[in-house]
Amino acid sequence: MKFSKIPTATITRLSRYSRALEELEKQRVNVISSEKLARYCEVNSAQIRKDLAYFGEFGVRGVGYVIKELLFEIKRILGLNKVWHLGIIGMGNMGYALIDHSNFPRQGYHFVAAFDNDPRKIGKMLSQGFPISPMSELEEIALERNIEIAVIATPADKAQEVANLVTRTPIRGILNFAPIQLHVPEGFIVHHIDFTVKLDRLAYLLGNMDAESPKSSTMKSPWISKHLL
Amino acid sequence: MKFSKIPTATITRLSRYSRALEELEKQRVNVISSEKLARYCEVNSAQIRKDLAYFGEFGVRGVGYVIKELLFEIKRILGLNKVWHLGIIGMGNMGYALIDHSNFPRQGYHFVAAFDNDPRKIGKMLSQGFPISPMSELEEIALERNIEIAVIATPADKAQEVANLVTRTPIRGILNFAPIQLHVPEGFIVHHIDFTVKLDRLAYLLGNMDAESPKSSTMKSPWISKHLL
DNA sequence: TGGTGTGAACAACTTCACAGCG
DNA sequence: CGCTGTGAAGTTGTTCACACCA
Repeated sequence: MKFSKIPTATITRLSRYSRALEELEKQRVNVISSEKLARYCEVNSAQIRKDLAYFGEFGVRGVGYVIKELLFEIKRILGLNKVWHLGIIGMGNMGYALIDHSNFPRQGYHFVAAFDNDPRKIGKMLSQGFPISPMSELEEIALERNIEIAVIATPADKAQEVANLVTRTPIRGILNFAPIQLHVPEGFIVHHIDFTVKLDRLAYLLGNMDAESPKSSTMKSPWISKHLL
Repeated sequence: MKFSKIPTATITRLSRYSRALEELEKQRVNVISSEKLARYCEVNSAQIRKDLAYFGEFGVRGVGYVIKELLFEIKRILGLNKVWHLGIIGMGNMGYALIDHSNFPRQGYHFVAAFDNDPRKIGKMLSQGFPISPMSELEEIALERNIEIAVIATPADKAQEVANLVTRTPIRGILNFAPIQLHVPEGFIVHHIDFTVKLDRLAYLLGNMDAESPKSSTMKSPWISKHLL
């Protein structure tokens, strides 16, 4: 293992490897080679080995990777060997969909609070065991329940205002679902999930499908078989 | 304009420029320089000029870009000068959140059908003016209403099965919200929106915040002023 | 004068190819 | 023998710097 800058893309891929490994673990597979994992994740096998090499040597030469061990290591690298406390802001359809999304708790992400400014929603008890709170209580509750990541699911025109409020709490990370570019001071980390950006790419590729090369970025290697192992 | 391969990242950024330009248009701004737009989008100004140069010369030297014109051109490039027909599959919380998401129609994306296999949901009329249909009608309705993009919002364990069905229709694009890697034959384009991948990146960055360089990938340049213009 | 458009330099990321080890 | 780990080569994407033009 050499010490060097870790590409953002590597971190993204680690997440994907982690999903794939969980899938394989469920199927009672014990060991996998970079080649097979690569085919599953549709990446280059050297890429996987390089990505892992940033953090250590987790494989067995001539054999491959022990899935249980590799999964543990990847989760440790990503910081998923702890529970993360999330607070959601904006309890519209999207807010409900996110808070109920069963995949979050499975990965160690726990919603511990929900906020909205609609008087009809405030006080409503959620199945998670806490009620919807007014925005005015954001700071207090953030401290109290140790919220680490704010998930913004408000309409676009409220999102920047909400982000400003978040920056006055100890929360340092924001996952933004509102379709607007948020601006925050240095020291905060914002990630943006914009559905229409993805749709735009899809539209672009569909519109230019036959025009040029028939390969799209998501289809570097064709899918071969459902049973890799 | 030179003819060459267009980076995927360029297409992604065009979407972001387009959002920013719409915002600026709303604020009755007529012209903007690459420098100012760059600050707004938190990218390098040369990047913007390069991105646009792949497709033509849209600026006025010494002045900048006429927002109305540039927006028109970007939308044309992305293939948004038409209405795209979407069908949603899986009408849980996420399905409802997506179909009601007001930003889609604004960008030319129209849901024209919804599918689910839950007998309690089938037949239910949606505010969009069509009912939830059973999956068995996917092919027929896809043809009839000319669905071009399928949005998959089913649980993870149903998503691959659904994707297989989609590949038997004329639909060529899939936007997948299920937290699983989908595999489709060549000729189809799948894009994946995985919330936990984004959260993982957030977790990684938050966990390593003070450790090394204080800059994160999302914060290349600090935000300076709310009034750029 | 001021800002675009662009070749050239640079930086980042990916893939190849193979040494080395279990 | 097979598969990892990794230097080196190759590819792709980004930034600089300035000619050129309204």
